Amino acid sequence: MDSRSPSLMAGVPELMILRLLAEREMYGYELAKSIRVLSSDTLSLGEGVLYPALHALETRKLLRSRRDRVNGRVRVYYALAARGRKRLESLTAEWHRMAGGVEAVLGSPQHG
Amino acid sequence: MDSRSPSLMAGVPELMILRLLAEREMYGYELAKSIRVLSSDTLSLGEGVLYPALHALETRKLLRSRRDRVNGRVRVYYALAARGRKRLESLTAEWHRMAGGVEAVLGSPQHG
DNA sequence: TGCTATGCCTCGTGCCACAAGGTATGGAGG
DNA sequence: CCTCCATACCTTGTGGCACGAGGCATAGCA
Repeated sequence: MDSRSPSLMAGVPELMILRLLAEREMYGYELAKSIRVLSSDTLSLGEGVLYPALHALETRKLLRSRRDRVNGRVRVYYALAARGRKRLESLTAEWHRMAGGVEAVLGSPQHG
Repeated sequence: MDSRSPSLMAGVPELMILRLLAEREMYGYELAKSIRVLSSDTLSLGEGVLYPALHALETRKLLRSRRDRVNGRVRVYYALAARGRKRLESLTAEWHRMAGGVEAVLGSPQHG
């Protein structure tokens, strides 16, 4: 019933990925789990969001990737490139700006 | 250079509109201005976002509209319907949840 | 022999922000 | 009178992007 949700998630996957990779190299599955854990299950990136995002980020040269085989399973490790670090800074700033604006409107007159 | 911005604005226009109309009846142009002022120019809804959003919200019965003529100019005043108020509550909750999750990830280990 | 967890991937759908463009009135200044 | 700006509404097209559903393969456990 009125499940129409505008998602509110636009740009968030990119921001979360860049932020985590700023700490250390990680692979896709690991990223997805980390985001769930760190956000206390508030955020959850489906694989249909995560992998295309990673590929796009690499195409745009914000990430570099490296394939590795662990216990017979293939993992693709991603690391932040220089451009990715800059992008993280500007995206983070933009996020705080925007979130601040939203909070300002949400908590304005409060009751006429 | 790399102007590719994932917008981060998804769902925000709907939330802002519902929030302002919870205070009082307003017309489109007035809504756009109020959002700019309240957010200290951080948020700005273009008309290409605002008007389609208002029409969609009315179609979904979250808003009611009323036409009025003031100083020879036509204004369309919008008011929050009951469903709109409920929607505002759930969207606001969802916003806080999501924003909290993002902040949690942004400010996690901080340096390994 | 399943089942679950791990680990990667793609395709299709549809929402929605955004820019650009269009119409019209009223008032102020040259 | 004509121009410019603010007010006030609108639509159309484009493209980004989240999301669900689906598919493939290996390892380990019951």
